[in-house]
Amino acid sequence: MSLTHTEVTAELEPCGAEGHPDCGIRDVLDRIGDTWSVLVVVELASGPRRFSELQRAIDGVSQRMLTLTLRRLERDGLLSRSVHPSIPPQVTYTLTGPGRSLTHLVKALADWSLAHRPLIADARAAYDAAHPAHTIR
Amino acid sequence: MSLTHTEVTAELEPCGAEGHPDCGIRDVLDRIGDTWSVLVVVELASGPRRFSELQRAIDGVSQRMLTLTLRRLERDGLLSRSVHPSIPPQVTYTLTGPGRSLTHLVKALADWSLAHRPLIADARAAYDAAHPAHTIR
DNA sequence: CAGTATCCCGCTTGATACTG
DNA sequence: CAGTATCAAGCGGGATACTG
Repeated sequence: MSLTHTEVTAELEPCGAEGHPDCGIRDVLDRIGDTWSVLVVVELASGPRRFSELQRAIDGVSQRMLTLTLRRLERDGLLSRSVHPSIPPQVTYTLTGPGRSLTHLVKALADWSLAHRPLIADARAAYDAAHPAHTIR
Repeated sequence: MSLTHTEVTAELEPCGAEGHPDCGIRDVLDRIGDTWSVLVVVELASGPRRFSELQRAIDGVSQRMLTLTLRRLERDGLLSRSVHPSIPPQVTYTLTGPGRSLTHLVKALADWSLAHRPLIADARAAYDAAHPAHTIR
């Protein structure tokens, strides 16, 4: 059942060109391509979290960026925000249906990355060795 | 065989946190999360292309950004650059094995986007209606 | 606790001009 | 044709301070 040595390239419609329909790729990337969105999704994949829990779980995120990221994901309907009125206030974030479906995509991203990381590292090392002091990087 | 109404969230290891291993998600996004890389990959998915063909196919890309994008993808071993010495010069770009495997990921991105675009559009409209003149957007 | 409000910096991108 | 070089702009993101 192996497809080794056959053409396994996915059939992708051309897009981004003038006459072609928008394939939607830029759409997703505009949504999750930023620094923090995926990390929030990953964290929420294992269950609802409070604001402070997210901030502790996601290393390096600032209060400002966590707020902005959560707002954007909420606006797109990928997570829901529920306020439990109390003192101090308590706010919980939960992935919605669409948000949970995103976790599969993120899983695919992570899998691909882990599978190809060594190869890419080697390729980089080779390139950098062959092109000393080049402008790229 | 349907899994409807069950938990279909992908099991994702927490990552980005302190004690946790790097799940690699940021890695992929740093590689293809930029404005032009995926579009180049999509275009090359249907076969080798010359520099000028890519520039015509990808609407809006500048000479500078196309060069930078191609160099980065080449450095990571996702495409190969072959120069046919002639006047005028002729340079062809081709996806490598790892590069072709990327097309599957990109396909998944496009599929997810197309499937959820209407829902997300509705969610946005609803949010914007409920939060008039908010800072987000 | 869970934000909002400012200020500011750097990196990515864009525009333009030049070349083997 | 396929680049490189240079300059300028815009936006994402960080640091800090303040509040219901």
